[in-house]
Amino acid sequence: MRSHVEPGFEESKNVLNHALRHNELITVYCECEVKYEGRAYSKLERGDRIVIIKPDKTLLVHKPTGRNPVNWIKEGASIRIDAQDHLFITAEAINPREQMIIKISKVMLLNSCQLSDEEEVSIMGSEADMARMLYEKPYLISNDFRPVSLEEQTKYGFIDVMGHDGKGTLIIVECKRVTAGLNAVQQLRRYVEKIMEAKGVSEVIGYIAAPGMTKNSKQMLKDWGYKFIRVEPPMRNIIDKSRQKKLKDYLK
Amino acid sequence: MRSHVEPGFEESKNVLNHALRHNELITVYCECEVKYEGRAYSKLERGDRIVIIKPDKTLLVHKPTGRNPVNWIKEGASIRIDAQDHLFITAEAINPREQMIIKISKVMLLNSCQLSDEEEVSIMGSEADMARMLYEKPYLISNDFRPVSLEEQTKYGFIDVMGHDGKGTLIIVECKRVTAGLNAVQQLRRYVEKIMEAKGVSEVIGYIAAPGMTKNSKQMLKDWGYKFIRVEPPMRNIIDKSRQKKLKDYLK
DNA sequence: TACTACATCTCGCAT
DNA sequence: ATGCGAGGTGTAGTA
Repeated sequence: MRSHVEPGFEESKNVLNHALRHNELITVYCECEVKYEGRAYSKLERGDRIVIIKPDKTLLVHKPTGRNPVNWIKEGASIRIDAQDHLFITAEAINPREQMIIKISKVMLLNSCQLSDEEEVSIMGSEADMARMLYEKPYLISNDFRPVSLEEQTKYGFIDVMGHDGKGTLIIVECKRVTAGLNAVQQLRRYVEKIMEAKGVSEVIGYIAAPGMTKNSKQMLKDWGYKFIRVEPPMRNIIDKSRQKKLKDYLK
Repeated sequence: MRSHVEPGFEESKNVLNHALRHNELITVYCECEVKYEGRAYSKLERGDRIVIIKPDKTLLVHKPTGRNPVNWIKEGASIRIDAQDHLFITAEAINPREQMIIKISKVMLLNSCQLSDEEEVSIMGSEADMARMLYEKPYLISNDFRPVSLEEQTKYGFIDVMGHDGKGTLIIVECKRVTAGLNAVQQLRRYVEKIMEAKGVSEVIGYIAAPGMTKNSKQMLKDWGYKFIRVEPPMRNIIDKSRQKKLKDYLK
């Protein structure tokens, strides 16, 4: 159930429609221009790109550079093919209403194939993993930190780790897996203020736990009386050069 | 300068190396598993995906669903191909140190082609466009708003629109092209406080200009004495259904 | 659905 | 290089 052609527009249209009906993953190497209207407006003049249509009707247009698609419509697009003096791929979405038109002047390669993928990626080293680590190793924050809750969605915000010290004073920890900036400090401030208000207490201790902080945010933290604890996210930089040689062993 | 093969691992390796040397854009439909170590750690068990290697040595692994790659290494990766009992694509980056290994158990399609694209996308309807609109149509904020500066990077932050009212009181406007949330209000607060401190004034008027605000952020805004002005970003929702029929005219 | 915050965010811009 | 914020952000999780 796969196809490779290098066709005229009418033939391309037929191949595309067949692949669309069969929910194949389609890639088109082509010369095209692209217009988008919806959440904004964009125009991309003629050049070589690849167009990807996924089985879930995600549509991507990729330039030959960069990680991100230059244009896209999210899953569930309704896609129409027209062959005239050019080959047109039109994608539409509702909520929000969006429209993309790809005007193809040359098809270099057209491929499609049925793909089956049941697996989901598992990731370690997220902020949640970091919060969990602090919950399990509270001494990383301070010797008398007693964590009570984890990743708690309160009315006042999503608090990474919460607990108290030996004297019962509330402690709120905001984790960042990368260098913390002004935003992180403001987030912490919001949580602390809201909790003080809600619990009717005058003192809450606030921590930023992160591998680092920017200069300004450190100043802000100091101004507002919060504290910074340097913590590396778990599983960071575990690359082991020695293992690279044993490629066969590497992937179990 | 294009190729299509459906080869064994050794042949695939040769084709890939040739394409890599010639900076072609490569797509591989394959059954594979993927391991990533670097800024985090991830593992993706065996399934069908497409692997894309761009001329700038961006590496993407896409599942059959979703807009984003499930695994990736940004431009400039050093890529190595190994053919053994499996076909391996190894990508490495430095700063930060990252490594990705794709272990391919089946190659369904392998394509490469030289692409030439000089054009960059142009977008209208950004936040900057919105700020510009408010600068040019200050009455959208209030009848006596006198804008003075636009998109100004101050020491205290990046202030979208700044000016004063008829009585000379400073006005700061924070624009959001989508529904404003808690973050937007805190941003505004930070700017207002910093400006008050810097100018030594006790009153600065703060505005959020956005198509909408979330409930909590509206409350926060009220609590802190700021104001909300409903403004749609320019070029929003200009899709004209009637034009769709005239496809040929649509793209100039 | 609305709201909130993370992300291997990416990307551009300014210092 | 670092800092900062936008993004057509996307995505997951929760009320």
